[in-house]
Amino acid sequence: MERPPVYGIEVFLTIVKEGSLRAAAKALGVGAPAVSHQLKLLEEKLGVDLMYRTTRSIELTDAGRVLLNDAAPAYRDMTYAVKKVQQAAKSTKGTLRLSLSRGAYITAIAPILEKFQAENPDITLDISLNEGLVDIIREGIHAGIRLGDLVADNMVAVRLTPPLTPVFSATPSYLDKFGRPDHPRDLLNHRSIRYKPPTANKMTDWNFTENGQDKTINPPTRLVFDNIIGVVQATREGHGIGWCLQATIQEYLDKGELETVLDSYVKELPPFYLYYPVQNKRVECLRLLVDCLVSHRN
Amino acid sequence: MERPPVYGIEVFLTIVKEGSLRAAAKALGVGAPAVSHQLKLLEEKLGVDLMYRTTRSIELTDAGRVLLNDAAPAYRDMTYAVKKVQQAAKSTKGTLRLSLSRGAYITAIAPILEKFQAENPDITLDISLNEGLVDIIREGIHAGIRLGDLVADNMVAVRLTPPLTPVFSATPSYLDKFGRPDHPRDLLNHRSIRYKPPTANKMTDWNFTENGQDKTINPPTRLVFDNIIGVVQATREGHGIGWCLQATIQEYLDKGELETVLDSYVKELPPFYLYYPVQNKRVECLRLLVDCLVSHRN
DNA sequence: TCAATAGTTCGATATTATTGAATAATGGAG
DNA sequence: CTCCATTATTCAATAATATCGAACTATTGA
Repeated sequence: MERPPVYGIEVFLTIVKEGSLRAAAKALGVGAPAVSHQLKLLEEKLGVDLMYRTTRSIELTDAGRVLLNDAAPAYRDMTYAVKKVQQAAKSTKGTLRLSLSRGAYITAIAPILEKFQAENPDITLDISLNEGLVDIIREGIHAGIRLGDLVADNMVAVRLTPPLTPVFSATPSYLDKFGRPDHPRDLLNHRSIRYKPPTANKMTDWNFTENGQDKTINPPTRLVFDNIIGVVQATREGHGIGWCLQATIQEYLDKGELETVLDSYVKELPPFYLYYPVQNKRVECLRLLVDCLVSHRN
Repeated sequence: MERPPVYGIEVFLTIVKEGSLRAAAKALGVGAPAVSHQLKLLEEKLGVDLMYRTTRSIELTDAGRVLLNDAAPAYRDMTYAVKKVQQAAKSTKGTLRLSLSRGAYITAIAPILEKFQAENPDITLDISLNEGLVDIIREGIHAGIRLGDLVADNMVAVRLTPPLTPVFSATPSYLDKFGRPDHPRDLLNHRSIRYKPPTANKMTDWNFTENGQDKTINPPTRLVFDNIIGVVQATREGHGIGWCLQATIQEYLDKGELETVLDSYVKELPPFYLYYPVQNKRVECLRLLVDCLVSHRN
């Protein structure tokens, strides 16, 4: 025999448990002939008879007793395993592993973090911060957050924010020295501090919009970071004009440490999206997080 | 869920074990679509997805990992249980429980006992000696031996001996004193030593045959035993004419201690039959015993 | 001995599983 | 970067299994 005839065993164990074939039939929700047939089938497959049966009573044969002893616990374990899986899926306890960039953390997660933790005391958020794209399946991560909804179509994408406003900024002293650009083409006379995603092998383009038309300007560059924090740091140190999300440097803008330029030419970025494999659609913890994020969005 | 969807789990575990859906299909001996379908069905029943799947690889979800951890051992145990049952049935080791009368033991078992034990060193014979009929199923006994083939039709009956010859016997001194009967009717002037089976509530009739016609004679009786040994003992003590199987008193006949009478009127008894529930037909130990008994019969 | 009950048989039917061919999607090789 | 080999999936048709209902058989207790 290759595969154990598990359905037959199921029926067999039920008969033993219920004490009679008819009772087993009722317990299984089928008719008596079905049970009778299944038992016979099992015996045929095993090559041994399992029960002495008269019309009035049933009694185990030696083989039946052996099967009962060994298969019953195994079957019970299997039932238990199934239950556990179902409960685990519906549970509001556990760890939710997320992968997101620093910008996504600041923009999307930080604002709801306290509320979420308060509402879901049994959920641990295991947040992996990194700028590049990661294979969230291979890394065992439940969900990621990234810009844009261009995700593989076996992924579910949930918009978390409105379209984002990036800013070009520099220190007032830098701008005093080199001048405040009025038009994107003015940037060609400036030093730019650029960002290159760790996964890409080229810098992110600087895109502008003028009268509904998009333009790309790549000003002279002597500083490139694969990390937005590096870009911000260098910008604050007055090394040139840097690009980042407005939220990232809001505090420095408020304090007057940094100043934005070319605001009217800035091209909006796509919003942040949370994305996760369709397979995680029914993970209750994740559903709770999505609920929280979406309700905050509105 | 009432019953665990075990077939689905079977498929799931195979996929994990084989590493891909196609490999699992080959291992299970079915096509790939079947496996795909079964997996999906299982996920539907559980209400959770178990695997992230791309066309190139599969990866377990959290739920899948839980199921694997818990169900795999249970499934292995189940496979093992089935194997054990089959091996136990085919095994030539073990205990064979028999129920038989003393006469059956002497006539049928004793002559083959040594040979059988020598040929089957791993089989223990657990012999329960009693004269009455026992419910061999309820007593957990594999087979019984009794006179005649009038057994329930869910029993298998195997003839072990030729028809048996009973004898009427007494001591020579008794016969010298009371005369040797020439015809059954002469018994009415004798003392009879009778046998009453423990299960019956009347003595066994003394039957004779004359010119192809059967007759029953019940001579005066002042001694009744529910045990053939008792009958023999009393006969040897000269209390009257006793009835028993010839084999039982062969040694006394040889020594001249006892003498038979009315030999030409004796009616043959049906042979000894071994009988057992059809359910034991495939118990290997029993098959070996039957083989040994039958080969000795010829 | 009879009535009640429990298991079985049998043919018909309903349900499930599987197939085969077409389609879609992934990841590595050139 | 594109193509190709490989893999999963879909869908409809078919095969295989399981179940049902009714008639039947056999056992047990009244």
